[in-house]
Amino acid sequence: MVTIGKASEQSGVNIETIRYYEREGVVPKPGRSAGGRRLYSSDEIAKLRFVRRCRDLGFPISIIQTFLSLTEQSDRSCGEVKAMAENHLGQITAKIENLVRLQDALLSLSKNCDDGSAACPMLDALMKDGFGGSLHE
Amino acid sequence: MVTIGKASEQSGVNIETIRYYEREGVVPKPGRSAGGRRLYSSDEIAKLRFVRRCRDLGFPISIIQTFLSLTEQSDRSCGEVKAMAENHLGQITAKIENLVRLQDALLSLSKNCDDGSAACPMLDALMKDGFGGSLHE
DNA sequence: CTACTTCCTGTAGCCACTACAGGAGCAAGC
DNA sequence: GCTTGCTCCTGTAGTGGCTACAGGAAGTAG
Repeated sequence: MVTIGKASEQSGVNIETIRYYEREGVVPKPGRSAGGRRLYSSDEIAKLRFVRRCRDLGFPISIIQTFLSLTEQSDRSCGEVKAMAENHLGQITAKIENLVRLQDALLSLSKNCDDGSAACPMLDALMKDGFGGSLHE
Repeated sequence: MVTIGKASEQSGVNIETIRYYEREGVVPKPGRSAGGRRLYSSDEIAKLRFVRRCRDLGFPISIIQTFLSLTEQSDRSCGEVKAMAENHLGQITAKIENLVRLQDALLSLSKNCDDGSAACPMLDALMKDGFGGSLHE
């Protein structure tokens, strides 16, 4: 049993974030010492690490809560997990596509911009009426 | 001179967002009608459209404010704009790289997941100690 | 006993909006 | 003139996922 500082080190989750997760009910409330300090078991630390890894993978908290409740069951219902992961993958792919389009737009806009010139073609292009708003997802 | 609804249509900026921009000082406060309604000139609408386009390109509000003050000057100081655009491009590129790495990680995790199986290799992998936390930017 | 570190609670801030609630202005039809 | 229905007004609170305090208490080392 360790206090929050060590739990933070071992899980890679910031102290404030651990308390936030507890407030939000993402992870269960840990036990307390006589003096009122939170005490974490290695199981609870593993849970925090799991949450961090899922966050690193870009999963939203709501999905991670579902994951956590699925890991509680002996029957892990892999199909559900896979479906959620693939849904998430789709979102990531869409994000990448958007960003690439955005990258192209920015590149072509800034390409015309020569250092030292007085008027800026990029700002001009953004101010003019002709430029479409077709960058939405 | 048009009221906020038309200004929203013509600029592509949501009504609530226009009022938010005004509160935050992103765009100057427009004039008002006798009855207290906001009245927008075509110049002000152009400014809103400019802000939207920059937002579509992913620029944060703070940068857009700099852009707006630069467009006010006759000397557009293109070098500054280009530098900021390239900085932003770098950030987009970094984001794309991160997302692609994340995509790979998720793909390889969910690949092992067969529908209908009882235990989920993906959740298992995320719970185990060996899995590194090397997805951070 | 003192100094230092870690921890506690509670609240506010970040970004860029979005979503109300509750009321007022305004145009068209009767 | 009066009603209906639309647009607009202000002000506040919520979103997601934290992060950053302030002000105090607990624990530890010398």
